[in-house]
Amino acid sequence: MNIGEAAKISGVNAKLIRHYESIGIIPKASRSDAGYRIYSEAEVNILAFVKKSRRLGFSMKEIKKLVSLWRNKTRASAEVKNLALKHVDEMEQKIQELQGMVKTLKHLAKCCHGDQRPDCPILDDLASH
Amino acid sequence: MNIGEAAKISGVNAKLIRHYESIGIIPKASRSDAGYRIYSEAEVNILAFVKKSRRLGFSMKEIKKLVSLWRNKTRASAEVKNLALKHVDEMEQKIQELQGMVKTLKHLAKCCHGDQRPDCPILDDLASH
DNA sequence: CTTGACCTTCCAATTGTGGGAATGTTTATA
DNA sequence: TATAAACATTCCCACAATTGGAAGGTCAAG
Repeated sequence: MNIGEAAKISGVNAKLIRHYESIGIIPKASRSDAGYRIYSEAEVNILAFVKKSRRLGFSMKEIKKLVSLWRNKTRASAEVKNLALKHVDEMEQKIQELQGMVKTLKHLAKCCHGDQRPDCPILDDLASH
Repeated sequence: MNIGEAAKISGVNAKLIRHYESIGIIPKASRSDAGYRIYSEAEVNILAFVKKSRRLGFSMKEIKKLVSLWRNKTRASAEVKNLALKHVDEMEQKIQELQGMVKTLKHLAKCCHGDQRPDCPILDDLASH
C-alpha cells in the first residue's frame, strides 16, 4: 500500500512517517517503479507501535530502542521493563515539579484581588529579587 | 555593568540574555564605545523576573506579556491573575496526562516478569493494534 | 607586549512535528 | 485522448528554548 493508506491505518501522518524513516526509527520502505514508498501490514504495525509509545510519552530515542527490542525475538523482558520504569520515574519527577509550580501559582493568585487596580502580588513576587 | 556581571547577578546565562534581547523579551541594552552591552540595576531586575517566571513554567510568550504588564504601572491585576490561572489550568491538565501515562506503564510493568525470558507484556501491549 | 578573560556576531544542534514549494505519477472524468 | 484532481516525491523552513562552537575584537594585568 502507499504511504497515504499506511498513514490512515496506522494513524501516523504521512509527513511523520517519512521523518521517522529518515531518522532510522523505522526501516526504509521499499519503493515502486515510480519511487513511491510501499508498505506491508508488518510495517504498518511498527508505525502503530511507535504511535502508541509516543502516546505513553516515550522519547524518540527510547522508542528506537523499544522498536529494536520488539523486533528482536530473543530480547530479555528485563530490558524492556527497565526502560519502562525509568520512564515512569522521569514522569513522576515531572509531575512533582509541575505540582510545585501549581501550588506556588495558586497561592499567589489567591492573594491577588484580580480587579481593575494595578496592585498585583503575583508580579510583586516575580519581581522580588 | 557588563553582560557577564549581569548574568551572574540575575542568574541568567549571558548567552541567554543575548537571546532574550534578540527575541524582544527584554529591551535592547545600550552599548559602550566598543559595542559591549551595558546593564543597569533595573535591567538586571527584569532578567531575574524572567528567570523566576521560567521557573514557574511560563512560556516565553507568556513571559513577554508578563514583563510588559509588570512594566506598565497602570495594568489591571485581573489581567495578570487570568494569565496565571490559565497557566495553572494547563499545568494541571499536563499533570493529569502524565498521571494517566504513569498508571498505564506501571500496570504493564507489574505484569512483566522482567527476567531473561523474551516474553514481555509491555511490548505486547504496545504492539496490540 | 603578550596573555587570558572578557566581549561581539553568526551558525548549528537539539526534539518532534508541521507547513509549503517545486516537481512527478496515477487515476478519473469530460 | 487530454486534462484535472489527488496522490506521491524531495528539500527547506518554522516552531520553543537553550546550548555549543567558531572567528574575531577589547580590556586589564603581568
